[in-house]
Amino acid sequence: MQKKQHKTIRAKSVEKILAAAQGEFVSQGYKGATVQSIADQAQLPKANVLYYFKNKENIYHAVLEQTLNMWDDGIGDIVPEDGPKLAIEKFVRAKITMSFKNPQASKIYAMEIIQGAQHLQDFARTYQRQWVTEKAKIFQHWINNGEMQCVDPVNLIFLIWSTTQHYADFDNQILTIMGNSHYEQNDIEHITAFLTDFILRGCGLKQ
Amino acid sequence: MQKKQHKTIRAKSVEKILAAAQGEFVSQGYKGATVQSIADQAQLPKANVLYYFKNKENIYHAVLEQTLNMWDDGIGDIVPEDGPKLAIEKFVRAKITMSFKNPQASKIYAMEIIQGAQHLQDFARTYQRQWVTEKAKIFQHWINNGEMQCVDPVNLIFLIWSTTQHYADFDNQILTIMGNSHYEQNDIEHITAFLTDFILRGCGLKQ
DNA sequence: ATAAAAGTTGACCTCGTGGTAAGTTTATTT
DNA sequence: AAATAAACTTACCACGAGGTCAACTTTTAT
Repeated sequence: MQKKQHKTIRAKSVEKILAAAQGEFVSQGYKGATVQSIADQAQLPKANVLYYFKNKENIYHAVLEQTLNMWDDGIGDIVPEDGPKLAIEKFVRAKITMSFKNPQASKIYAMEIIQGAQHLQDFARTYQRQWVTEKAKIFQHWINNGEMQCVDPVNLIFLIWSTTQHYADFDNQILTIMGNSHYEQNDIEHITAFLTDFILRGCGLKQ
Repeated sequence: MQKKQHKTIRAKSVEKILAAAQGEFVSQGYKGATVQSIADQAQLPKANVLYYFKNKENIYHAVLEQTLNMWDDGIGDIVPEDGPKLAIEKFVRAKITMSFKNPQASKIYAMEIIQGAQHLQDFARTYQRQWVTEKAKIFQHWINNGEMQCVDPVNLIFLIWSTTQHYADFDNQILTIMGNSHYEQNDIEHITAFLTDFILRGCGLKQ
């Protein structure tokens, strides 16, 4: 109770709106999402939503920003000291955890990229580019030292991204095929084991 | 000239509309796509588009159906006779080829799944489920025979799907990071080699 | 206690878009 | 050549959704 009072009304409303907006944008797409529906899910009148965010685009931007921040925070870093095996294990685990913890964020991001990243700022793109080239260098170093198989580092990163995000983005398809309605803790552990195992072996770091 | 005259006017118009619609639905989403814009890109008046397809949803359904058919046709089959190595090679190659040949189709399908497969018929989902369990059995057979590493077949299929489709769905991101505006033949071959190599090694079928 | 700031809301306006109606032109059949 | 069907087109309508506004209430600072 006390804790909540510390939050300003603004912060609480904004939080509710963003949570509602995230779901709405995922299921309906940018244009398909309506401010009214976001308002309903947030249990606020439409005009109130528009009081906190001037317009629909601002809501979407806020959701995107939130998503990108989460991506940054949750991503386990790849550092030379860890060596290839530990680094890859950590990274894969971090990505999978994020995928299962907040699939919506992954979906928002995926849709944005698929549609051509129309709303994504330039800085977000160049930032990623730098991140990839930086980490690729570390992998290349390990390869040169003979610490891991000679696999293209950039494509390795893409492979890890795609395989880990897949379970969030395509959860619908996967759950249908697995015959479940949602992921159990079991599934998550099994998938994590499968992916780390497979990727390590692909990098020549196992058996 | 003669060839074109064989096609009825209807067939030609429908083709133009579907091609235009595919691009429009990818870049704008279902709700964001406008019949007017589809008509413009197809170089037809809006009313003419609605003459061939009763309404927008029908256009989308037609695009989806076309996409699913392509998915079916292009998919290299996995048969026991090939053995694990050849089968996986063939399958990966087939999927990559499709991804680079028609990325739009992959994107449409991806967005549909991400958004919850609201427009996808039940039969399409159960069909996939059957396909996966059937092919998983073949993999399991090879594993039991000691022809390949013990990796979970279903997740292996997911991994192949995700890695191959990734290059189509996220081409925007990937090209930005690679610093190109589009894929060259070189890139495609390099990616194909990387993926087949990595996946085969992951399955214990190399070195 | 009082003023200012922040929050809340129903009513309203405008514009874009899906879809229709009704008619004209072009192709096909007999 | 006439008649029938297919293809095409213009003008229009209805409606949903984004966004504004002004009145009102609550909260916060002095």
